[in-house]
Formats: sequence, structure tokens, C-alpha cells
Amino acid sequence: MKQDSRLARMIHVLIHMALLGGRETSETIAKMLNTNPVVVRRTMGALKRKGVVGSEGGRGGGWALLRPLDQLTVLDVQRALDDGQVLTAGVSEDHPTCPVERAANAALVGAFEQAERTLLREFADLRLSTIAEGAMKDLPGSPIQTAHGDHHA
Amino acid sequence: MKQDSRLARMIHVLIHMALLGGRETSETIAKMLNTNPVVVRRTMGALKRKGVVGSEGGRGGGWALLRPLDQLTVLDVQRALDDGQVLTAGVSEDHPTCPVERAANAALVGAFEQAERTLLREFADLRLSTIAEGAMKDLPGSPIQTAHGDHHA
DNA sequence: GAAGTGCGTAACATTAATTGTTACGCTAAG
DNA sequence: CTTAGCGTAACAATTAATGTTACGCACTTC
Repeated sequence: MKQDSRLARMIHVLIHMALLGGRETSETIAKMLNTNPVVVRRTMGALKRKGVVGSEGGRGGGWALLRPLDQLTVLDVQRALDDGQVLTAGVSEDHPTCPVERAANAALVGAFEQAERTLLREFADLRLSTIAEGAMKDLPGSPIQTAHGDHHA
Repeated sequence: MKQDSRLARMIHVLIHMALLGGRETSETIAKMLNTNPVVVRRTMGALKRKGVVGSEGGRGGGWALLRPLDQLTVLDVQRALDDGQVLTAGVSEDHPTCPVERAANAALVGAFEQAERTLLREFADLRLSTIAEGAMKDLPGSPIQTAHGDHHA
């Protein structure tokens, strides 16, 4: 499949919006995301419904953050984009009445539910302000940052 | 996307093979999975390369388990099917040099790595023999089993 | 109040991954 | 040497995410 990158993109954009401070049009945001204004409206529309951003039409309009970054977690953004499960188990549906198939599926679903709990806990702990601070350290002149630098494992 | 159900299918099949005890042809297995012998060969081929099953050509040939179910974990099967990550973060690649994008991606990758660690731990703890026992309880006459019955959360 | 700017959304095209299908080669048993 | 069965390449079908075009509606400004 083609990977779903909406969460990453929205986090990216929301931080930029906070840094810029004002109102951004779908076209401006589309350039940040190297895409199309329609895609931006689609995705930002979901954030609007959950009160993360607001939009204004007409001249001078655009999108604006409704909360400061330190009151926004990755979980908030994820939940705005999708209420359902983040991880899904990839079960089989070849013989839905077969006890073996059902037991296999149930086992996998259980394992993924555990993993999802971990993921959501991580998401809830990740404030966008923290990510923004991390970005400041990764500027020309600083040593290269890997993606694995700061776990709290 | 279409979900990858190879893991669920292989667990399903391996348990059936153990219960049947002998050698099964790709065609027999295909019927269990409600699919095609070629699909079976493709997927079982991966298990063969990792020593989980063996295959024999010619008359009387087919596939056979090389290990008892209590010495096979879901993790073994997953690893046979795919050496890489089970969970992937869905990062954005719109402006690879943008520090904000990189920080956002890194944060997500970190969170998914945590979740993957949980998932692999669950997989490692799940023996196929345990799943097989669970299937025995889910037979006509028994009360209906939900998919959420037996976590150790 | 007319025009321009910008969001909202439907409809369709594109891209990618999984799965299904057909065809053919090779091996081992009988 | 015929049959049963695996091994694999090649192609079609299905599905999900993303990209794109087109058009409607609201608000601002002149």
C-alpha cells in the first residue's frame, strides 16, 4: 500500500503554523507539504472538526491554530484525523467459522491491541512543542541528528 | 490498502498441519485458506527458507512441519515471512531537509519503535500450541468467544 | 454590488501493495 | 514415461492513499 503520511504531515504543518504565528492559506500550506491545496483542505478539515484549527474564507482568510503547541499532543492530532484504531491486525477471513482461524485471529488482535496501547501512550506524551524544540537543534551547523536519538526506553 | 494477512493465514495453516500430522499438498492448504496453490507456495516458501516447514516434490509430496507447535512462536513465523519492521511510521518526505519535518518524523518513528517492541514481545510470548489450545475451547456447544477474551494486560 | 480571494467538496486519475490467476519448468514416484 | 507436486515468472484484479480538476459558496474590498 501507499503509506498514510497524514499524521506526519499535519504535525509538520502545525508546527510551522505556530512558528509563523498568523493565518496560512491552503496554497501556502500545500507548498510546505509539496502537494495540492485540495489535499490540504481535506486533511485540515478533519482537524477543524475537532477544534485544533479554524478556517476563514474570503480575502485574508486561511487556517489558524486554535491552541498553543504545548497544549497539543500527537495523540490529539491522530484522534482528529481518525477515531479508529491506529494499528490493525491483518486477520484472515477465509473460513470465518473455523475455530483455528478464529483463535489465530484473536491472538493477533490481542497482540496488536497491546502494541496500540503502547503507541497511544507515546502519542499522548509527545507534545508538539517538544517536537518543535527538537527541530531547533537540527539546524545547519549542528551535528547530524539520527531518528533514534532520544527514546526514554 | 489491502491488509497483509499472511501472518494470520500461516498461523492458521501451521496449526491445522500440526493437528493433521502428515504431509499436506499446496492444493489442500489452498482450500483451507480459500485461495490458490500458487499463493500457498509463495508464502510457504518463505517459511521453508527459515526451516519452519519442509517441502517434497513429486508423488506423495507436499509440506510438513519441522517443529512441534510448542516450539514455534508467532514471532518465528513473522520473522520467516519478513525480516523487516512490522510497524512502520508513515513519515512525510515532502521537504527532506526541513528541520521541522525531520523532527516530526523522528518523533513518530520513535513512538512506533516503542510500539513495535511491545508487539514483538507479545509475538515472542505467543506459542502456536497456546493458540491451538484456545481453538479447542471455541467449538460448537461452547459459549461464543470474543476476540478480546484473554489478554494478560 | 461586482470582483477577487479562499474554503468545501465531489468526481476522477494516479500510484503502490497485496492477492489472485495462468502458464510452464523441474523432480520424484510408480 | 506418465502422473503428482513444488518453484517461479508474468500478468490481472482489488484496494487504499494521494493527486488533480472542476465548481459552488462565503467574505472582503473597492
